[in-house]
This record gives sequence, structure tokens and C-alpha cells, in this order.
Amino acid sequence: MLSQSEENYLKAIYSLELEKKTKISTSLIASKINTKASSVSDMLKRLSEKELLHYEKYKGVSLTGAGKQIAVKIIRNHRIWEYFLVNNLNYSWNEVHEIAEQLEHIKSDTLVDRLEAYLNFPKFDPHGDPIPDKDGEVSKEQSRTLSAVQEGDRALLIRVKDSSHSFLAYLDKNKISLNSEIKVLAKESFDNSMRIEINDKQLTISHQIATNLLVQNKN
Amino acid sequence: MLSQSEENYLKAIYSLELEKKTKISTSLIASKINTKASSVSDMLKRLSEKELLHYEKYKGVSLTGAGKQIAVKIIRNHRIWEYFLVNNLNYSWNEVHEIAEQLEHIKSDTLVDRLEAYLNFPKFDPHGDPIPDKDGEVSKEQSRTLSAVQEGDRALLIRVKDSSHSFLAYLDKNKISLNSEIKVLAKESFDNSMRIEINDKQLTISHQIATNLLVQNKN
DNA sequence: ACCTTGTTTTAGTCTTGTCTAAAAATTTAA
DNA sequence: TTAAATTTTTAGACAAGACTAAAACAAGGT
Repeated sequence: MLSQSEENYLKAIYSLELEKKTKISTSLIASKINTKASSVSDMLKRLSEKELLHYEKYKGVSLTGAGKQIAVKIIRNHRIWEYFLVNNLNYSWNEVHEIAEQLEHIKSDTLVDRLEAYLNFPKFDPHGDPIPDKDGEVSKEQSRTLSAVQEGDRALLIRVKDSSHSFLAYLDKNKISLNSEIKVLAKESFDNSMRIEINDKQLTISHQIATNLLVQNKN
Repeated sequence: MLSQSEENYLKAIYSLELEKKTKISTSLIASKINTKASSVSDMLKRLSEKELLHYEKYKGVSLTGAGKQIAVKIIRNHRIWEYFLVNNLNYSWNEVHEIAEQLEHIKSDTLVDRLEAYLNFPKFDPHGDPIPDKDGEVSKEQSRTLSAVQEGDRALLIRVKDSSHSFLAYLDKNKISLNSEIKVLAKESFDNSMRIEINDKQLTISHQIATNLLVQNKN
């Protein structure tokens, strides 16, 4: 049985492996989970003894199959709990992260599966992130960032890349919500900002914002 | 912010204060939470520094107001989560304890209150134990143990004193469930066992069992 | 190849919570 | 009211997980 701390390391390493294509370094992990490189070093040793990751001193790490499986399970737990908090307990999408960070570590062979069934097997969490099924399979949807959309085109906002409180609060303030249609009115080539229309309102957003919004083609 | 361990000590001491009228000793706490007296001694020192209990060496402990408040909050959390697990996720009453032991420690100012509202403010958990409200108030119902019921009388089973897995499994096996009417057919004065009728079945139960079943008068 | 810089690891310390063994205090009992 | 038995506390160790400071290593530039 793993500790919460160990689970958090696996989760962090997993998501780093997805976002960076390179080997994962000690300091990268340290900055991800807000700790010191020396602490990470200690933990990597422990996790590699448990065969949850491959670790060669100074060479970086990669998760083993077993490690990946646990990481996905924790992410699954997290997203299902977030769905519950937003849909059933009326939390808004920027309030749920801290609570789900705790709930994801509850140890039970059946709890999350039953919760998932109770919620009718949701496919995506409140931020549009896909919920892995019991076997860790993720239903892949093809999406691209809003910044890749051509001038004049329309697209459907289906997911946010950044789930930080401040980003979500910005979106709420500007009435940008999932499943809204976005039309790209103009792109400024100088700074890559863009003018968009969403829910009948016009708005200028920076490149930073646009790369954190994931969209699908309108069907 | 308290650790889970600290919260568990407070909870244990609180329930000992309710069941025993005497001062609570180190070894009593140790046996309640399955640890060693020396560990308890250490923890009592820490908790009394935090003003959560009164502690004089060799003299036993009692909770302060602040300590009691925290203990009640944890118990409230526990019972609301148990209610959710049984009523919404279809767990049976003997499966929920371990999971609720974890869920009760989730830190959030709003989570349990919202869950309580979602569940429509239940007054009792699946074992018939009363759920304290937000301010720690418990709606007191008057009950007595089944063993106090006179021969020939009827009563309503409203609560179980022992929530151990084995006791609950025994009750399930014998189709004894909350809110069933029980008629006391005969009492054996030699060993205080009794013959009862419940749900149209007759059954002989030991004194031990009878003292763990709490009943109310039939109205 | 060598030096400088930056990253990673090691060594040693701290805290929380546990344990065992031994000492101190209390209670019981003769 | 002393001695014996029991309970409680202290002392010292250990494990997990974090930190700081120092040492070891890797890499890039010259």
C-alpha cells in the first residue's frame, strides 16, 4: 500500500511524461510538486526499489508499467471526484481541485467504481479532461488548441489545459465555459493575440490564453 | 490543522468519555485505538499543549471545549459519509466503516455541509447513530437496550450500539434490520438470553446481543 | 582536455508518530 | 504502612518524508 506522498510523485511523473517528450529530471519533478531536488532524489530511490519506476542516478526516470497503472488510477479517482463535486454538490470548477487532491487517495477497491456508476459513467471531468475507465483506457478525443484555429473559423471549446484557480476564475469572469462555440474574428501576428466571439460577446485574448483552450471542429 | 492521528485520538477520547463516566486513562485509550500506552502518553502531551485536552500526569485526561468540538465534527463527518455510502452508493451497513474512517478526515470548510444538504439533512446514520448538526448539536432520542424490555412487550429497533463487522453480519444473517418491530416472547433468567419475534420469525438471542440493540417504545 | 556552471546526490538534521525497555508513580493487598 | 503489582511516563530507536549544506557529477564553451 502506497502513501499519499508516493502516489503524488507517481502522478506528477506521469503527467510530466505526457507533456514533455524528454527524460524526466529530478529538478523538473521538484518544481512540479513544489519540493526540493534532494527530497525527490530520496523518493526516487524508494520508488525504484518498489519497481514503480526506472531510475539511474543522474539519468532521469521513467515509470514502469506498474507505476503508470497506479498513476492513472489516481488520476481517474481525481477526475471522478471532481465530477461529483461539481455536478452533485454544486461546486464551481475552480473550487474542486484541493478537495479532489485529498479524495483521490482514499483507499478502497470499490469506492470510485461505485461512485462512477452512481454518476452514470461520465467521460470527462469539469475541465474537459477525459476520465480513464477501470482498466486505465482513455477515450481519446482529437482536439487542438484555440491558437491553431484559422481566422474566420468556428470551433467548440471542450477542454482547458490549465486548471489553476486563477485561469479558471479568468474564464468565469469572461463567461467562457465548456461547450460554447468560439469564432475567431482576427489574429494579431505581432503578439499572436486574437479577437474572438463567444456567447455573442467579443473579447480579445492573449496567445497564452489561447494555447490553454482546447477546441474541436464544429460538427 | 490537525493530523489524522490527532483527530483519531480526540475521537476516541470523546467516545470513551460518553461511554465511561470515569476519568479516561492512558491504557484505556491505548486499547481503544490499538496502540501502546507509551504512544498515547506522547500524544496526550502534544494535544494538551494545543489546549485540546486537560492532562495531568498519572491523572487521566478530559477534552476541553475545543477538543470536544473537533471530535464531534469528525464524528459528524463520519456519519454523513456513511449515510452517503449506504444510501447512494449501495454499500451495506457492514462495509462502510473503513471507508468512512478515511473520508472523515478530508479537510474542507464546506464539503460535508454540502454533502449533508445533498442528502437532505439525514438525522441518523445507517446504524441508527444520530448525526450532529453543523453546531455539534445532537437530536437526542430516548432509547433503551432491548435487554430492558419486559416479557410480552413490543419495541422498535432504532439503533445498534456495536458497529463491528461481525455483529452487523450476524444481524444481516438473522434478518434483523433497523425499524423492525421486535416482540419479546420470553426471557431466560439464568443467562438473560431472550426469545424474540422479528419480521414474523422467532429467534433466541444472547444477553450480549440484546444489550447491543437499542429500541424505542412502539407508538 | 579543462574549467566553469548547473544539476544531482549524499550526509546530516528535523518532525510526526510509533515502538521497546526501563524507570517512576500509583494502587492494591497483606 | 510497607511491599508487590500494575499503570504511566521517560528514554532511546526507528521509519517516512522533508530540508539545508556540502560533495559529486555532467555538460558546454573555450
